Amino acid sequence: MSGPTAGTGGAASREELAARLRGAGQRVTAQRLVMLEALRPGEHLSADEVFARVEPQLPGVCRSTVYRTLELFRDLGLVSETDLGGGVRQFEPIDGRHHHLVCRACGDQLALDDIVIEPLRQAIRQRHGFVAEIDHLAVFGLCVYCAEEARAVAAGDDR
Amino acid sequence: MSGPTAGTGGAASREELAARLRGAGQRVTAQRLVMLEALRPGEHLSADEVFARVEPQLPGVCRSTVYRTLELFRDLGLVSETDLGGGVRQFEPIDGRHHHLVCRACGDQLALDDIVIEPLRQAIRQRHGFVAEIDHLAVFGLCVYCAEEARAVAAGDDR
DNA sequence: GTCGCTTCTGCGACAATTCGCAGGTGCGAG
DNA sequence: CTCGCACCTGCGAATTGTCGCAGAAGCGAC
Repeated sequence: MSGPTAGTGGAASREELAARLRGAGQRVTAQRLVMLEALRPGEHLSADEVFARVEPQLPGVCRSTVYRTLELFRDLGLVSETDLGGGVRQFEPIDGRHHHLVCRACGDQLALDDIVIEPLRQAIRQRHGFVAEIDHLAVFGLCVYCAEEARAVAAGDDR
Repeated sequence: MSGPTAGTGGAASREELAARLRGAGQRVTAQRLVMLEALRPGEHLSADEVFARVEPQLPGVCRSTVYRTLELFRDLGLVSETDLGGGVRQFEPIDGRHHHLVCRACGDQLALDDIVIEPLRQAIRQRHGFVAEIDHLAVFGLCVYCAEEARAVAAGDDR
């Protein structure tokens, strides 16, 4: 994928990021601009994958910087950080909010629409005045099939 | 606390755990019994703290075992695993469900009652048949004060 | 009580993430 | 344009968490 990265093709432009950083009293650096462009909506990337992707353009960049910048972006609300349970955290630019249901038994993943989360956000807001940033939630549990199986086992039907 | 650990004093007794393990086709071992007793309701412990606590009673126990057993307990629904954002996961026996609101700006933590979460659990159940195990959720965001401050800054009131 | 199968555990290696520090650099002040 | 401070970055080391394997141990069968 070495095609022309061509122009301003992206949801978040360099200038938007620069403005965002300035507004937060942060500095605009090459590392941050490159890292922002390495992230594309709809892709879940591990910190290591981000590292691999930006390294060619940032000779000598180290993992610490990747982690720190990702953390910064997250605090700025630009990317979401999610633990899907595989020992590696996933990062993704926030485009549209979406969530996951992860089955603890079979590992299957289902998509969960943000509509289901919105009421929770509002309830928290009303009760505590707390502004919840739930952009990419992973809910663990049992899927329909595994839940039924577990129920059968619990009932003593051990086969 | 080297006092008499005296008898059956605890929410989960050894026998309950033994039965639970057997029911799930798991084996009852000394490590598991000791680890269960090391966890006390209301305390958030890191894996390392659990390790330190059980080591005196289990000479030669290693970290892998602690992690594996904690994972097992979690899958059995005995303990909850939560990332409070400090780079270390916290474990706690599930006594009553409770949750946390963690402010990204000032680090303050508020308690969140399970009543607020229950509707979400039901919505997920109805929509997807998925049984969500939300026992100890950490919701990140901005507390009342920091949210107001952020609003002021965003409005250009940069002081 | 003994045997044997299967599951657990300890161990060591490895991968993922965080931390402290010294030097480099953005950016506002003058 | 230059100066200087504070923030960023790269580096290396320390932590935290995961994995595969060989031996130990639990538990049901006999």
